[in-house]
Amino acid sequence: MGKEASLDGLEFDGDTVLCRVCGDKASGFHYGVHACEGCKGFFRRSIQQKIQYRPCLKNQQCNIMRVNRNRCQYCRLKKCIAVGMSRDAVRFGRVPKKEKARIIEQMHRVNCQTQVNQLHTLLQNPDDLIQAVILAHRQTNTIPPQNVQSMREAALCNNDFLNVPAHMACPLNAQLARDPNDNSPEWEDFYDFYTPAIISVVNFAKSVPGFCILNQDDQVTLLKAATFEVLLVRHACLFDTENGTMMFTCGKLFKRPPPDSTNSAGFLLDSMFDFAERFNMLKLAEEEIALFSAIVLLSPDRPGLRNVEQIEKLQNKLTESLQTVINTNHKEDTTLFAKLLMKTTDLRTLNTLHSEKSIGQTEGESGDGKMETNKTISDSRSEGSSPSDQSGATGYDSGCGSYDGSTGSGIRFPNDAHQVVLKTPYGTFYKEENAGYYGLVPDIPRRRCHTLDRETVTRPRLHTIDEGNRRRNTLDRDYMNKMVNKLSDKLEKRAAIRGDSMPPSICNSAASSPIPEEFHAYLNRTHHDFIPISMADSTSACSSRASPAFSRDSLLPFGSSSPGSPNSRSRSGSMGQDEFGPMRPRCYSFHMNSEGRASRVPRNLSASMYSDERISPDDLQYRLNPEMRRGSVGASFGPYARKKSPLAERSSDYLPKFSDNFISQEHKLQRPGCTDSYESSSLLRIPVPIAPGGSLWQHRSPSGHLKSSFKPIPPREECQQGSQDTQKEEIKEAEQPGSPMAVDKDDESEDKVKIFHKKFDKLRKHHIHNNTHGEEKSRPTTPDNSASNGSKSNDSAATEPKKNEKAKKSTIEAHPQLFAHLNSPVQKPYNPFMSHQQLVTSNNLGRDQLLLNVPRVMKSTVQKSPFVDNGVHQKSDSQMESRKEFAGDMADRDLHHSTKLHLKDKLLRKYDSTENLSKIDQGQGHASNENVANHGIVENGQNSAMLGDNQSNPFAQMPRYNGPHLMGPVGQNAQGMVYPPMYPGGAPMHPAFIGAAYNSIQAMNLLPAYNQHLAGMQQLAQLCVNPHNRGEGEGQPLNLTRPPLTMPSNMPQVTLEEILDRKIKEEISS
DNA sequence: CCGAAAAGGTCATGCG
DNA sequence: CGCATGACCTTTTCGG
Repeated sequence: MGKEASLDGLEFDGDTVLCRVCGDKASGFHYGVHACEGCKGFFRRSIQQKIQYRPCLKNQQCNIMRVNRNRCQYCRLKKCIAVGMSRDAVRFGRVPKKEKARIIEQMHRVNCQTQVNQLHTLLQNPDDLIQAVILAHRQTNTIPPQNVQSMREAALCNNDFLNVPAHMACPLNAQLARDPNDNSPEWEDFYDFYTPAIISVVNFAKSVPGFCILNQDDQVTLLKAATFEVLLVRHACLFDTENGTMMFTCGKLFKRPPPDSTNSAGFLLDSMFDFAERFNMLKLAEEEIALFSAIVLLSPDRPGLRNVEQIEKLQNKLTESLQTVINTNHKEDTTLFAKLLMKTTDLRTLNTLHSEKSIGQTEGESGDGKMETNKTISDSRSEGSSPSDQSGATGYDSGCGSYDGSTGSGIRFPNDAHQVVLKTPYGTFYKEENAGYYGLVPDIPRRRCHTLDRETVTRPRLHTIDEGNRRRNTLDRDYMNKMVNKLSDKLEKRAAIRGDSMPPSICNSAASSPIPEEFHAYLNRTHHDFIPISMADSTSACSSRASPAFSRDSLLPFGSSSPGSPNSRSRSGSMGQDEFGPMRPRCYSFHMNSEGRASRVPRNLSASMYSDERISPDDLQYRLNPEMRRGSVGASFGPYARKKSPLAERSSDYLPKFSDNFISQEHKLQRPGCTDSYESSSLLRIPVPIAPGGSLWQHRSPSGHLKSSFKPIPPREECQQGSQDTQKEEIKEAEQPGSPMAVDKDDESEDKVKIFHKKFDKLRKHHIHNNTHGEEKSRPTTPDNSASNGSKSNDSAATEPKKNEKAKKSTIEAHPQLFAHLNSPVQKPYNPFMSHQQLVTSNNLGRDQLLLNVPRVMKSTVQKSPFVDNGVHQKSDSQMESRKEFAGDMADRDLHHSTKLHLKDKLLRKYDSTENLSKIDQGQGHASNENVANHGIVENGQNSAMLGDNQSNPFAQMPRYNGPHLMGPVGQNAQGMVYPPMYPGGAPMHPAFIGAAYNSIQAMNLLPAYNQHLAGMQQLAQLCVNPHNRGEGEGQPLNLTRPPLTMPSNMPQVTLEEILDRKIKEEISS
C-alpha cells in the first residue's frame, strides 16, 4: 500500500532522486524514504538520542528546504516523520531489480513530464526564444563578424601567415593530432584557438533556451554531434575563397593549399572552403546565423537521442522563428530560407567527412610526421595492451561507452562465443553462436567527435567534381564505394600483417544493430564473397533515428530496461524504493531493544559468552565490552554516550522507567514477531516540549494507566504496512489539544528543567570522562567519598589537566549528590512478569543475580559494608563473586536508569533524613541504626505500629533514618555476627523497604511502586524455601507475608511519577 | 559468494 | 568554545 504512495511523491532532479524532507539530492533510501545525508544523519541523531527539540516558534509549519533545513529542528524532525521516516521502515541490502526499474521508470516519466511542461512554457513566447538565442550567439561568438574583414586585411598586410599542414585546419582535429611533447608555437596556437572555440559552442548551447532542460545524455549527444557544424556556421566568415585564406581567431591566416583529392585532409579543407563560400553568399545577418546555429544544434535526428520529441519541438519552433526573421530581413529572396535549410545537409556531409579524415590520420594515411603519435597509439592498441592503458593513452572518450570486454587479442566482442561473419571497413560483423545474435564491432575507435556512427554508414558521401579551378561536391555513391574500398584494402592489409584487424577500443553504438539497407546493398554488389547475414529489422534500419536496438545501451548490463546509461548515473540515481509489502523491521538485531539493551551479540563473540554458565543469554547485554557497546545504538545511552546539546530538551520521562521495562518485556513475549528495536513507536511520536510534571511521551494505556516512553508495539502485520500512516496518526494525535503529546506551555518550569539538564549534562560528561580515562588507574570514587571530600574526587584527577581538574572540582562541589549518583552502580530492573519457573529453571541465571534484581542499592553499601570488607561475612564464595560482579557491572549500567533511581533515592533520603532529622531533633521522633534494623526487617512487625501513631503528620512520626549510606549493622546471625538488612540470599535490602523508609512509603504515596516491588519479593521468597539456597548464617528471610499497604483515605491520589517530577522541580529550585 | 545499499560511526567544519 | 551538521567512512544485510 505504501509503496505506490511513496513512489508518487518522488521528486527528481535529472537522474537524481531528491530528498523527501528537504529537497536536496538524496543519497539513498534511508529509514524508509529517499533522503539526503543530512536528513539521514539528523533523523538518526534524533531517534538515537531521543532528542526533544525546542518547539517551533512559527506555528510548527516551517517549510523545510535545503537552504533552511537547519533553522528549525522541530519542524525538520516533524517533516522527517511526516514523510515516513521510521526505524521500522529500515530496509537493508541491495535494491531489488524490479524496484530499481520502477524507480528509473518513474524518474524518466517525471523528467519527461517536467520537460514537456517547461518546454510548453518556453514555447509560449517565441520572441523571447529568438532574443535569447541571439543573445547567446553574441555572447559566445569569439569573432564578431564586423571585425573579420579588418582583421583579415591587417593580416594580409603584415603577411601574418601560419604555416601548418592541411589536416590541422580542422578545428576538432587540433587536439587529437597534437603531440603533447611538441610545444612548437604553431601547435600552441592551434590549441589555444580551438579549445576556446569548442567551449564557446558549449556555452552557446547552454544559453539556448530549452537546451538545458533536456536530459544530460541528450545534451552531450547533441553537442558531440553538432559542435563541428556549429563552428563551421559560425566561422564561415573566416574563410576567404577569393584569396584562398582562412583566418584564425588569433588573427593569423592560413594559406589554402593546392587542391588535392588524394588526401582526405586536403579534401575536407577544400570542402570547407566550398561550403563557406556558398554559405557566405547567403549574406545572413547575425541573428539569422544565431538561429541557424541553434537549429543545427538541436537536430532531433542525431543518433542516440532519448527525448527526440522535445528536441524536435524545440527545433521546429526555432525553424519557424528563423523563417519569420528571414522573411522579414530578406523579402527580395523568397528562396533564402529553403537554401539555408539545405545547408544542413552539407554540414552533415562535412561533419562526416571530418570524422572520416580522422580515420585516415589514425591509419597513418598522412605522411606528416605529426601523425607518429597516433600511429604509436594505434599499434599499441592492437597489441592487446591493458584497457586502462588504452583509455589513458589514446585520449578516446572512454565515457562514451567503449566496451571493455577484451578477449585478449585486441578484438573485443561482447561475448566470447562469437563467430566473425564479415569484416568491413566499418567494423566486423559477428554472430554469437548462441541464439544467432548478430552484432557489429566497429574497428573505428571512438573519438572526440562521435559523428561517425550509424549515420556514417547510411549517408552517402560527397563526390568531388573538379570544374576548372574550383571543385564541386556531389552526393555520389560511386565515390563512396571508392573510398570504402580504399579504406577496406588498408584495413585488410593491416589485418594480414597483424593477424587481426580490430582495434581493441570499440564503439558499441552500432553493436547488435541490423545492417543498414544501403550498406547491405553495397555489400551484395561489391563483395560477393562475403557471407550474407540476415537483417533483424530491415525497417528500422533505414530510420534516421536510433532504434532501441541500436542504442549503445543494448550492450550494457542494464541496457533494455534503462533509459540511459546506468554506468554514468550517480549512486543516488539508482536508488530503489522498497517493496513495502515484505518490509519488516530488522534493525533490532543490533539496536537497543525496548529495555535499553544491546540485543545482539556479534557471532564470533556470542559462543564464548554463552559458554559461561553463569551468564544467561538475557544478561549478555550487560556484558558487552565497551567496543561492542560503541557498535550499538545503545552506546548512546551508556557511559559512552555523547553529550547532548542544550537545544535538546529532555523530559524526565525520557528516562526509562521500571514499569516500562517490565511492560515492554511482557509485550515482547506476547508478540515475538514484533520488533523490539527500541521503543520505536513512542520515539516516533512528534517530540513536544517537556512539561515538568507531565511527560511528553506519556500517554494513557487502554487500561487508563499513565505510561511513559512506551507504546504497545503493533502486531507484525501492522508493522509491515509501513509506519507512515501510523506516524501521521501520531502527528495528528500530537497536534490535538489535550493530547498527552501536546505542547506544554509552562515555560518557567521548562527553564528549571533546562537548568537541571545542564547540570546533568555537565556531570555526566565528567562521569564519562572519569570512566574512560581513569578506569585503569583507579576505581571510580565512591559516592560517599566524593560527597564528603568534595574536590578530592579520585586518583585520576591528579593526571588531568588543571583546567579539567578545576571544572571537576566545581561540579563536584556544586552537586555532590548528583556526582555521587553518577559514580554509583545501578541495578538491573527486576522483572516481576517473568514466571517463577523461568527464574528457577534458568541454568544461566544465578540466584544471586536474581537477588540483585531489586531497586538500586547504593554501591557504597555493598563495598563499604564491614561484613564485606573485613571478610566476616564471606561465607559464600559465590555470594562474593556475585557482589564483585555486581560492582563491576554497575559501571556499565544505563545512566538514564540510574538517574531515575538516583532521584528516587534522593527523595527517600530527603524525607527520611533531612526532614525527619529536623523533626527528630525537635524531639518528635527518634531512631537509631538499630531502630532501622528492627523496624525494617527483622522486627518488621513494629512498623505498622509506628505508622499508626500520628497519621495526621506522617513525617512527624518517622524515626530517624540515616539513609542507605549509613546503613550499618542491623542484625545478628546464629553466631552472633551482625548483618545488614538483606533479602533472602544475602543481597542488601533496598533502603526504601527498610524501617522508617518503609513507613515513609505510605506517607510519600509510593504505594504503587512499593506494592509492585513487594509482589516481586513475594515471588522471590519462593526461591528461598529450599534451605540450600541460603548460606549458613546469611541474612534472615524477609518477612513478605505482610499485606500490601493501602492508601490512607486522606491522602491525595498521586502517582509516583508525579511525585518524582514535583520533587525534581523542587530540587532544581533549590 | 559477491557486491549493492543502507545502517551507524567519525570528525572537520561552521555557526551561535 | 561547544555543539550540530553532514560528507565520508566502516560495518552489516541481503538480492542475485
